[in-house]
Amino acid sequence: METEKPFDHEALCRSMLEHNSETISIRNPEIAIKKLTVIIDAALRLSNKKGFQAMSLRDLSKESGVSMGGLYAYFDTKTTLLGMILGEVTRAVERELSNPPQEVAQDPIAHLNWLIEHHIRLTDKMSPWFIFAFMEAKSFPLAERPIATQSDELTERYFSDVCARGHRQGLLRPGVPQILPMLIKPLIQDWYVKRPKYRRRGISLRTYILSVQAIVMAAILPNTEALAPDHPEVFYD
Amino acid sequence: METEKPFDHEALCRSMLEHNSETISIRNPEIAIKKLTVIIDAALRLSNKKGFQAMSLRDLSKESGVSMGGLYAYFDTKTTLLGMILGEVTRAVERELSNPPQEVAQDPIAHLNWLIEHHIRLTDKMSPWFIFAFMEAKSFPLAERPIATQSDELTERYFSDVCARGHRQGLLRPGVPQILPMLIKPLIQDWYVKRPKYRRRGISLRTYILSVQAIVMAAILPNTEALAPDHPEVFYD
DNA sequence: ATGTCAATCGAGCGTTCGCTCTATTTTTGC
DNA sequence: GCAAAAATAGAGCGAACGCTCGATTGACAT
Repeated sequence: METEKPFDHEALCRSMLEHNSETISIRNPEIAIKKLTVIIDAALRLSNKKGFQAMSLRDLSKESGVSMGGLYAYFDTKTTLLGMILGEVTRAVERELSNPPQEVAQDPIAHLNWLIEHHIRLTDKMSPWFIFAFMEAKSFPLAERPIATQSDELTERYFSDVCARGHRQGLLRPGVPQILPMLIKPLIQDWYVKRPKYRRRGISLRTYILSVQAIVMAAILPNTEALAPDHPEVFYD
Repeated sequence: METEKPFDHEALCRSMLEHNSETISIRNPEIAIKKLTVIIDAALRLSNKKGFQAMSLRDLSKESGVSMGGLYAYFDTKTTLLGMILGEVTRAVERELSNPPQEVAQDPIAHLNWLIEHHIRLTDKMSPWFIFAFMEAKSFPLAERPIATQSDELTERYFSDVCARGHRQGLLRPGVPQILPMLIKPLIQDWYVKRPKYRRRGISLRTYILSVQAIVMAAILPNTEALAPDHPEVFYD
């Protein structure tokens, strides 16, 4: 059984509070974190159901149990609320993926597999957040659009760097498509974007991770033996 | 140079008119098609810039040059307009991908490569439509949500069927991930979803198609020689 | 008890939304 | 050339929007 509860929701809101202290007018941090958690929780629930634009602040007020005025103690604009959530997603990616264990960091192939596994696990634990980021990044006003896309670019840089390193060390087969690092992200995203589909077909998180790793390895390794044959449940029959 | 003009925009709107004749109150088909083309063109432009929800009908009126009352001669509800566009995307996929040439249909591997190539080319020619479908399918009211997701499911069935056929004929390596057919769609989508990125890096449509085919082939074929080595521009150095 | 200030509330403001409806212009059939 | 019909325009309607702000409550130091 995979985790069902949201990932350390309160800790994320604590970080959120720290990074937005100037727009949040509540003094008492304990109160602020608790209430922020309730608000963000409701915001993710409503947004992922009907879209951020379609979620009115009256909806959010009713769903969270916080009054209109109360909401505006935590953000000065609906767009600010959007940005707060997106920013927290970016921070989570950076926190979880920028420091691989040392034994992994030395081997580009192991590093790549580690990135794939931990990125998928992170998005699984924080799936409402990532679904939100995936769906709503575009509705950010053009002026501040970079904030919305920086998480995407950060992820891709991780994959590009490790592929380039593997290539330099001669570990990759000649003829690996140049754009492969760009395509790992969409492979990973499908887990949370189309999660109901995978649940319906009884595909576990573990199976998904192994499958994505297998596909990427098949694309970059010189021989095909590297396809994890010790996990038979991943494959046909 | 790739095609820059939208793909037979008027023909798509003609089909649209035929399939929505009961909600369109204009009698003269010539007038209807011409004006519908203008309206849909403007709707795609605005939606893909700010999102469908954020596009007001006054925006659409101004951008298309058609008055408020005029717009409502072509749809009775904003949601109907959304559905008209999504329906046309589904029809295009079905029309273009359901009839492969006979020599291709007999060989599952060739068929799969044909599907990948033609799906990417179709989404390239109709990119504003597919971007729209990708971004706005979720904002369809829950009651009629199936209309929004059926294009996705149709595409996946094409890939699943041909993979299953290849597997039955023993053409695939044992150990091909069961979920591979589901992951081809996201690989294909990245071309139009993140099109500016690929343009910025000078990656051509042809290169993209060959790369996706190479990745999929590497994942399913018994040996790796099948990686198109006769297209050196696809690969690292 | 009382004064202080942080926290909370929700009615109200101005604006914009989706949509309608009548008046007007353009096209058509004879 | 002129009714009848089709096509178009845009002001107007009620509702809902993002957001504000004065009133009210609660917690705590003195």
